[in-house]
Amino acid sequence: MRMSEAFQYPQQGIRLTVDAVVFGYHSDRLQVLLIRRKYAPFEGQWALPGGFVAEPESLEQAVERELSEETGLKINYLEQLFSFGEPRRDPRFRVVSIAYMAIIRSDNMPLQASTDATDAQWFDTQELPPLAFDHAQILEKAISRLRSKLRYQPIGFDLLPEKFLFSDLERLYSTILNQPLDRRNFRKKMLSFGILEELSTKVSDGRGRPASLYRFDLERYQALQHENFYFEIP
Amino acid sequence: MRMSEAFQYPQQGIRLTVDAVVFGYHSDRLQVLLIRRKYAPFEGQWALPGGFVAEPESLEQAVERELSEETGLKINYLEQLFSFGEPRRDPRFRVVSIAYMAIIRSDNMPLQASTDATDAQWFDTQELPPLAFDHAQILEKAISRLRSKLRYQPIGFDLLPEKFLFSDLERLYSTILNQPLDRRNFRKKMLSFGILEELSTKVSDGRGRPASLYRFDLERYQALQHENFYFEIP
DNA sequence: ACAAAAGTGTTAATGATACACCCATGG
DNA sequence: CCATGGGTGTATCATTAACACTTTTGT
Repeated sequence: MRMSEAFQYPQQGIRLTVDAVVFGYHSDRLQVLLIRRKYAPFEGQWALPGGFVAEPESLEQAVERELSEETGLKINYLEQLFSFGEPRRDPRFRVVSIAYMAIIRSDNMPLQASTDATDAQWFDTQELPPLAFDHAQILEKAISRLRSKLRYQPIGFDLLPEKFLFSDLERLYSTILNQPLDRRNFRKKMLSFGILEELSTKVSDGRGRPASLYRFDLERYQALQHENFYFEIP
Repeated sequence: MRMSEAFQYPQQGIRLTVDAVVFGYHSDRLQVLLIRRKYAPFEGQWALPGGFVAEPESLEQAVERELSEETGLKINYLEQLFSFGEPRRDPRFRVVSIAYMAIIRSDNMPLQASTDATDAQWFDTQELPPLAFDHAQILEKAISRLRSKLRYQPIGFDLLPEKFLFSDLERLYSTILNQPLDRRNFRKKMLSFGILEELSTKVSDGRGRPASLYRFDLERYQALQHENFYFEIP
C-alpha cells in the first residue's frame, strides 16, 4: 500500500462535492434554502444547494460559486460543517461531500429570478419536504450546530438585518433555541457584553411603544476577543 | 454546469485522503503519533498517519485501516475533525484530506515493531518536529478540539488506563488544559456527576499515602445522557 | 520522625433565575 | 382611555472559586 502510494498515485474514482446548508431568518422563523433537482437521481426532489468541486478552486470558493450560480445569493457567514462519505450515499458512484453551513442576512434573502437555477426556495425548518440523498441528515447536523453556536458565538446577528430591535434578537434566540426566554435577563446578559450599539433612532411598528434600534459592533467584539471575554447565553 | 453535472459526471482528478491525529497520554504528557515519510514529497519528514481512501470503504474504515497498517494500533475513540482542501496543500496534485482525531488508551500505546511501517513514534505535543504538508495546522486544530472537548465530554478517560488514580485524572486535566486546578474543587465537581466508580483496591507508588483506583462508568454515563445531565468541567 | 502524596469542608463571591409593573405610542 | 409592545430592578438560589490541615504510608 505504501509502495503503491509512493509510485502509482492511484486515481480513485471518488468524486468530491460541496453542499451548503444556507440559513435565513424571516417572519420569526428559521429558514433554509433548498433547490429542486432538475435531473436524476432524485429528479424533482428538493436538495441542498451544492455541486462538484472544480480542480483549481478552494472548498470555500466552490461553495460560493455554487450558491452564486444557483441562487445569486451573497453569503454573510460560512463555516465548514462536516464531511459525509458513506460509500452508497449517492446511488451513481462514490461521492464524498463536504458540507458547509452558511448564513444570509434576512435583508438579503430575496431570491433572484434565477439564471440557471430551476427552483430555489426558502423553507421553514419546521416544515421541510423530503430531501434527496442524505441531505436530511446534513441539515439536522447544521441545525444542531447553529443552535449550539448561537449560545457561545455572536452568530445570531448574522441572521438579522444590520439594524434590529432588541425584541427581534430575543425572538430569534427563543425561536431557534426553541425555548422561552426571560426578557429582562436576556437583555441584561446580552447588553453586559458591550458589543451592541444603541442607535438614536427609534421605530414604531404602528402599535406599542417605539423601540430603539441596535447594531452589532463587530470591531468591539473582535477587540474583546483578545482579552478574557466570553460571549455566552446561558 | 448543471448540464455537465447531470450528464457527464466529471472525473475530477482530486484525490481523497484521510489523516489521523492520534493522541496518547504518557509520563504526564499529551503525546501524538507521527510517521516518518519514506517517499517524496517530504521524504524523511514526520507526518500524520494517513493515506488514500479506497473506493468501497467508509472514511472511518479508511482511518482504521491506515492506522492498523502503519502502526498496528487499536483506536479507542475516533471523531471527524475537519477537512483540508487548499488547492496546493500537496505539491503533487490536488489532495483533499479529511482529518480525524483519535485517542488511544495509554495502556495500548506501545508500538508494534511495525510491519510495513517505517518509523512510527510518539512525540510530546510540546516538542514537535517540523511536519510535512499542512499537518502542523491539522494538529493544532486537533489539540484545540481536544482541549475544548475535555471540558464538556468525558473524553479524558479515553486517554487513561481503565483503572486510574484520581490524581492521574487531575494531572491529565491540568496538563492538557495547561492550567492549574484546585484539587478539592476538581474532585468535588468530577465526583458530582456520579460517573466514576471507586474500586476497593488501593495502590501505592512507594511513597505517600496509597490511593484508590477509579473506573469510568460508561453505562451510567450513557444512562444519564438521556436525562438532564451535562458533564462540564469549568 | 520525616517526607510524600492522598484526602477532606467551609466561606465568600459570582452568576443565574424568578418575577411584575410602568412607559410611550397609535387608534 | 385602551390596547400593544417596550423598557426596567430586586431578591433568591445555585455554582464557582479560594483556601489549609489531617491522614496514611514508606523509609
